[in-house]
Amino acid sequence: MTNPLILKLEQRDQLSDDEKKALENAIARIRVVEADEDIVREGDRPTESSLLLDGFAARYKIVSNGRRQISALHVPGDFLDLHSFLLKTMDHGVLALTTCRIAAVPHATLEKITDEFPHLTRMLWLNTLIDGAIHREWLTAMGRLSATAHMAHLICELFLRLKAVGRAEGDTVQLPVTQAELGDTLGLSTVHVNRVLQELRKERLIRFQGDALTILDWERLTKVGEFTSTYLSLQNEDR
Amino acid sequence: MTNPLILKLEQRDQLSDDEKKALENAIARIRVVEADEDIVREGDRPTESSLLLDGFAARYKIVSNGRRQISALHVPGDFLDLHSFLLKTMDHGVLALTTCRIAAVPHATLEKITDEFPHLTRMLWLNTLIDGAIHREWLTAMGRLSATAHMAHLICELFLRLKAVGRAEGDTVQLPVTQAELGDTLGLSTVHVNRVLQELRKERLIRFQGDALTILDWERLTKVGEFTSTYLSLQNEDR
DNA sequence: CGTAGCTTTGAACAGGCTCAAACCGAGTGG
DNA sequence: CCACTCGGTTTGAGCCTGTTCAAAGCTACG
Repeated sequence: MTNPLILKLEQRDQLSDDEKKALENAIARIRVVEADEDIVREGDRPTESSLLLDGFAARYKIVSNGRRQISALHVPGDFLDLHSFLLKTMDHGVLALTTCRIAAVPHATLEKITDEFPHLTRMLWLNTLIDGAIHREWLTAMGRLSATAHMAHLICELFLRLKAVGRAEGDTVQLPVTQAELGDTLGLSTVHVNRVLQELRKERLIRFQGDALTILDWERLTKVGEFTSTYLSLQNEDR
Repeated sequence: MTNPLILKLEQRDQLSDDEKKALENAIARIRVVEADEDIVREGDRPTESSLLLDGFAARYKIVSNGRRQISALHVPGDFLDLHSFLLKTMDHGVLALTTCRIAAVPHATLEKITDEFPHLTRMLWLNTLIDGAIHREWLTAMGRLSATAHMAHLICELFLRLKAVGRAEGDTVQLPVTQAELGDTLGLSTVHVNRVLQELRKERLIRFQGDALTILDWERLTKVGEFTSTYLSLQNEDR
């Protein structure tokens, strides 16, 4: 299967053959991390960045009373800690939500890319900028939307992101994420996540049984979640 | 006065004279924006990025019922929309909270920098990565801290960021931000912001009269806000 | 001296939380 | 093949943090 990162980047701009080759060659090794294991820990100073090839992962922080906040949910094609290339010290941990297949890209290789491939460098930079745009969107949803709207918003986003890397079958995606994990993502309690999901089901906006999430009414779901996809930068442009 | 962006970047890594000159030369013009005016609007496709030389600015989004969420507060030396260089379309507006002096850096010049100055490119990239780290921290504070802790956290952050660009006098900084704006930043109502500030004052953690914010007890304030500064990347390292 | 914008106060209300227990389904061992 | 266990989901009831609405108090400025 082709590298899902290339799939992701090519959706935003053309990549030359040399650039694609450079990306493929950047992968030093591939490893598998089991569900519920840490991929990177807060405070680590990685010498390579992890690219998620398969599976689901989450960035998270723990606060004093043991509560957890998830600041990013990752799907195949996402870099989990590309920012550690320049930030050096991890300000959060990264957790495997399912079994994950992960490609390691050495920081030394990334540095070489920035020396030799300006456009590819911009594309990697773009990748981290999209992370930032998602963070801003989450901040807005968290601060100013109701729990139900926030959940609807997250579902819209995940559906589009999964679709963009070819992980949707029609209106259905596999979303192997527990209600507790959703709660930690949205800043809600597990109990309330459950009630909110029931509401979305009752309104016939989604079906969500087991891991299978089906969008029943995209139109209304985006309306409830006040969702527009601009921030995901799904447009192909010269960058 | 020297360019506060250079001050900011030199705190994180050495810059060569050529790099500094390239940064200085990147400024095409300087303009002044009055308080409460938009610097960039959501949906805009800027051809230059705005560097804040003086004043305070905020990134914000408006949601359907007219409520506003501020996703970033900016101090001198911050790029307000460096990300528009690669994201192309603004996913949020940027507002001047006070009179702002702003340097315009054309995207064409940024592209040239990425072609010719790999290390400077990494430093600009780093700049956007720090924005992202702050977003994550805010997400955590918003989702999992009490209103009081969240406010304490924000105050700690702003104090350090202002200090880092030489805008602190001892334990005091000028923070010309209204309680309504703080509310939109923290995702709280203005009324509650007021009560939370009173609590921090009563606890003798801060003084905040007019625009002057004084830290009375840094130790306890960081404890209340569960604040550690790692995410601000204030360390000088090879990047 | 008046006004406009910001801060402060009070009181009722509500959205989401906590605690506790039941339920459910898939895998596991006897 | 059935009982058991474990992780996750669902339900109920009371509570608490932060909201809303409305009005009064400040303060800087013209």
